[in-house]
Amino acid sequence: MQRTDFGDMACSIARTLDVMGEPWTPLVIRDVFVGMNRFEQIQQDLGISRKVLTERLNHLVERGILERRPYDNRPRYEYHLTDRGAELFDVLMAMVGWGDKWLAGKAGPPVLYRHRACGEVSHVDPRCSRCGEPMHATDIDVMPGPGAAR
Amino acid sequence: MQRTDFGDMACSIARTLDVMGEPWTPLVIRDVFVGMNRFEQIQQDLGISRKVLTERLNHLVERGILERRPYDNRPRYEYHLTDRGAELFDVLMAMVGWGDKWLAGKAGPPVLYRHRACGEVSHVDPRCSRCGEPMHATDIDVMPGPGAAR
DNA sequence: CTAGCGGAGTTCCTTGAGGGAACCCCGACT
DNA sequence: AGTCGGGGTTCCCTCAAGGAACTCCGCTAG
Repeated sequence: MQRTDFGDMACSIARTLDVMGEPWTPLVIRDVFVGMNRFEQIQQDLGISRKVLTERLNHLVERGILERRPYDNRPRYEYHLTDRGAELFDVLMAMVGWGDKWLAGKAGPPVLYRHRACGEVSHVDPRCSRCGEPMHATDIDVMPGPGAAR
Repeated sequence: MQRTDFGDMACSIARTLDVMGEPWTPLVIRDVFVGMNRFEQIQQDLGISRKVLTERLNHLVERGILERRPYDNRPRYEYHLTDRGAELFDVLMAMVGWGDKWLAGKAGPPVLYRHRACGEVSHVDPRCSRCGEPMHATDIDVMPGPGAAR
């Protein structure tokens, strides 16, 4: 398919896609996050082809999103999120927020997320890191930054 | 390639991916957001194949993310974000946050985002919609919701 | 000791999506 | 009448996703 490489673009969206933008990858990260750490579990849960799963897991390990740990003295491995991997989950939570709002229908959200700090079922609310007010597309101006392209 | 359909899964991440998970789609949305509303502009900016761009634009219009507007009495069209499309940008901002933090390197972020409400260059901070405290992967418990699978 | 099992891949074949270039349509200008 | 330019459509080629079969290798049961 000779897919275009997004990693070289001067855009953090493109670069992030280079890490987690391939089909299945976000779902693999979700599975690992909810405690499905082994190859067979993930493969059966998603119904993904074993070949593609191997590829995705290796890619994520290479990029430092997942860590591969032996869990037996047999050659058995578990995959766990690294710190940067866990932070990627912020992106998935944003997807959950949008999907719950626009695609869940009247059945309601398929999965609930409880915020441990306050104990409430909740969702993420993107806020400005400076002033703490809501920060959405319509509240934003875009400007070139220091790492902008040549 | 007979890609698996994510839209039917009982998971808001998968459903959101069904809308914006294909290659190029997030970058198309970004381009439209920053004011590149026409086919030729987007095609040249991204270097995407015209065929794929047509497909992606149609898909996004069908899903109600983009709106196709004539802008001349010639057959010319512009694409604009709908409300639900603009809200999808929350997901892209989460990608920007992660990419800026982990992939920008010492050159710094390629693009800056200014929060119009406070005037500061900033980034999004995911917070709990209930208590307002930070909400990350490590602060969350996952539970089945009303729309869970069969 | 051999047979079988189960986790974790690897190999191989088929199908179809992405890349890329060429082509088409159509209203407007010259 | 000819050309331009936006917005696609068509065609061919390559390579990635699906899916099934196969491999490897330590453990365990007979």
